Formats: sequence, C-alpha cells, structure tokens
Amino acid sequence: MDTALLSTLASPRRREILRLLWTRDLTAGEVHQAMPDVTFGAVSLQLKVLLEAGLVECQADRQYRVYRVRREALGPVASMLEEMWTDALARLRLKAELEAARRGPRPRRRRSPRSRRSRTKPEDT
Amino acid sequence: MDTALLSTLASPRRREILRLLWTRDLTAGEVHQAMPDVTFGAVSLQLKVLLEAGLVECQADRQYRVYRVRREALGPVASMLEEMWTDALARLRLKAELEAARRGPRPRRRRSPRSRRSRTKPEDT
DNA sequence: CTTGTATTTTAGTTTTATCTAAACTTACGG
DNA sequence: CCGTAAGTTTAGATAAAACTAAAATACAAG
Repeated sequence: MDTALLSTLASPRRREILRLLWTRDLTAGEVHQAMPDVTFGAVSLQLKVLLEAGLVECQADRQYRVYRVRREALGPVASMLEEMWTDALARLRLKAELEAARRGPRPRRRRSPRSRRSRTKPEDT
Repeated sequence: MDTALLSTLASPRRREILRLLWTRDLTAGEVHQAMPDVTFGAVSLQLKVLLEAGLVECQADRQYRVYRVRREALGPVASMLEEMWTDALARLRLKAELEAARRGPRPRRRRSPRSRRSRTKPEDT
C-alpha cells in the first residue's frame, strides 16, 4: 500500500486502462484500440506507469505483450473502483431514461386496458 | 465515492493537511502554522480543493474557520491513509535505529557483567 | 537480410497543478 | 471610523504530467 498508489490512480486515463483490463487481459494494442483518441505511444507510457506502480503486470507472448491487472496491489481501492464504475453506469442509464421520458411523454394506457406489465424496460448494458 | 476523490488524494500536500486534521479540528491558520514552507494562500487553496471534494467541511467561528475531516466521504480509503501514515512512522523509527547501530556499534558486555538493561533506547516519535 | 507488425523510447510541446505575491473581504477591538 | 488579524481570491510564474510525432527495438515471416 504504497504512497504512489494514489497518484497513479489519480489519472482518469490510467483508470480507463485499468477498467479495460479489469475483466480480461489485453495486449497493449488492444488497449489502444479501445481508446482511439490518443496515440499508441501515450497508451504505452501509461501502461508503464501502471507497471511501475505494480498495478498491472506484463507477460511477453511473441511480439505481443499481454497486460493483466494485479488486484491484490489495489487493496481496498479495488472495490471502490468497481463501485465508481457501476455507479457511473447507473447514472448514465438513469439519465438516458429521463431524457427519453422528456422527449416522448409515453402514451399512458390508451388503446386498451389489457396486458398490465408489458411496460417494463429491458435493461441495457 | 466520487470520481474526484482519487485525484484529490493524489497531492502529498493535501494528504499532509488531511493528516493534520485527522485527530483534531483546526483553523486554517493552525493548519498553515504546521506547514511553514508554503504561503497561507497556498494552504487556503488546498483547503478549498478538499472542501469541494467533500473531504473536509468548514464552520465559521467569528473571524476563524474551523476545518474538520469528513471521514465518511473517504470510505475504504480512510483506513488506507491511516496505514500509510503509521507505516511511514514505523519505517522512520526503524531507519533511525539502524543509523544509531551503525554509528556506535554498541560495546558488548565489556567493563563488568553488572547492570544488563541500561542500554535500551528511548523511543522517539 | 528485408519487410512488417507490435511495442517502447525519446525529444519536444501542450496542458494542468501548485505555488507566490499582492489585492481583497470580513470580523474584531479600540 | 481606523487598524489589525484571519481568510480568501486573483494573476502570473514555475514545475510536473500527458500527449504527439518520430526514431528505435524486438520478434516473426518470407
């Protein structure tokens, strides 16, 4: 639980990378493909920072390098990040819902009184 | 558990302030007195950042403003900070001990076999 | 050996954070 | 009202971080 942990996690870019690596291991190139707004070089530099902070590890496979999150290095912050991410998702969903409600006020039980619970929305991820 | 939390905690200066406020509430001036290497203005700015991140709160009392840590806003990070601080203290103590041992290799039971435990060091904090 | 793909590294630029000095605000004490 | 003490705010300087473009490295395939 080093003092460098917090400053490493301070960068949104690095958190984005961490989030990408959260569920599956990825090569540097795959990480980059998921963030097209920056250079490959920039991604590589951030991966290096994460590596030096011990938050990820890297294993060479032929010409590729596969990066993996080291959750044990994150300690209590791991669950915090997960919460942050799911909360952000939830907020996005809520916002979209409100938007939709505002655009089209959703015809209320016209047509016919049959079929009560057909109005529940399917959850999108 | 906001997204600004981590970047707010990334600054050593802000962590220093947080540490000062950890055990007792202090006025802005008292915080500043404890860190004479920076301007009062600088301290005030950092207090503002902490305030806006919700990590401290401030209550006006006459011409003073008393700042207080909001631990509940820190979530799991609170204990992490405490660990960081106590660990750092422990490392300091250990280092001082080793230094002392290196400087004076501590005469081994010469003179006379009387009075065994007079060589123990007082712990400094 | 040459070419191509995947990645890192370097040098330089832009962006952001932190700090200082000085101006400003507010409350208290004559 | 004036002076002073506590604090904030602003404008500008300096330092640190992030990014880009280009060069360098590594490895695979022909």
